Amino acid sequence: MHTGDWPSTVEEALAVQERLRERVDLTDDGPELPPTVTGLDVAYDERDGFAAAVVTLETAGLTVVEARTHRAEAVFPYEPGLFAFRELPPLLAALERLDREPDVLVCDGHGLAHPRRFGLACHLGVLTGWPAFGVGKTRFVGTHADPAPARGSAEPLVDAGEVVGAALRTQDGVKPVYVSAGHRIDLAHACRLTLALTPRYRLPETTRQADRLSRAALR
DNA sequence: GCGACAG
DNA sequence: ATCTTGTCGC
Repeated sequence: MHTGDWPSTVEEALAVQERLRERVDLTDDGPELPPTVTGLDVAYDERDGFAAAVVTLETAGLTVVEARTHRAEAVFPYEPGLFAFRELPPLLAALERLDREPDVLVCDGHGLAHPRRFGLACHLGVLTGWPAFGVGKTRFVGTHADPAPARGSAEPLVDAGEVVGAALRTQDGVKPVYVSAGHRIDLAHACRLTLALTPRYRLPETTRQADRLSRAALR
């Protein structure tokens, strides 16, 4: 993998982010539900090493089509707002090992729901060219009303006067997840797809599978 | 000035 | 992210 031109300071990362942000494409010409969905996640060890995992599922039955992992050392510290510079290298390496090209990437983090509107999902989408969106477990930016208790209820996530995502209830009476568009997919489709991926649990089956696999790859 | 701050 | 026991509920 190429990590030679990878930013090593906060200033450099901010500059890269600002440049790539202009390449985000928010149009959505994809189908209501893509044939497959690819989830990504990273697990860390007690030091600076981690394992990235990507898992492609058939959207209809949520069965595994393909799964790949990649182990690496961290090349960038965790910095709120610059999260992608830490996890992107191993994730891209794992993605390159897939035989089948993803239809859409489901990221463990945010897309537009980011201080500069360029979270991990946007970054991943721009670099790969594939549709991508984010499903975060906790809020990063913005405020929202509490969604109704029923699964499927949602409230807009607003930051600085603009809707950057949605707080979506994926299970009755359970804390909502934060969905935001990343690249080549709109918020409505991202929310519908997220609901298709959460028939039983709060988090998408894609991230659950990728989380499981990345932890296993760590040992 | 005082918190908040994806994973 | 990760460190961790018990506990409540289906």
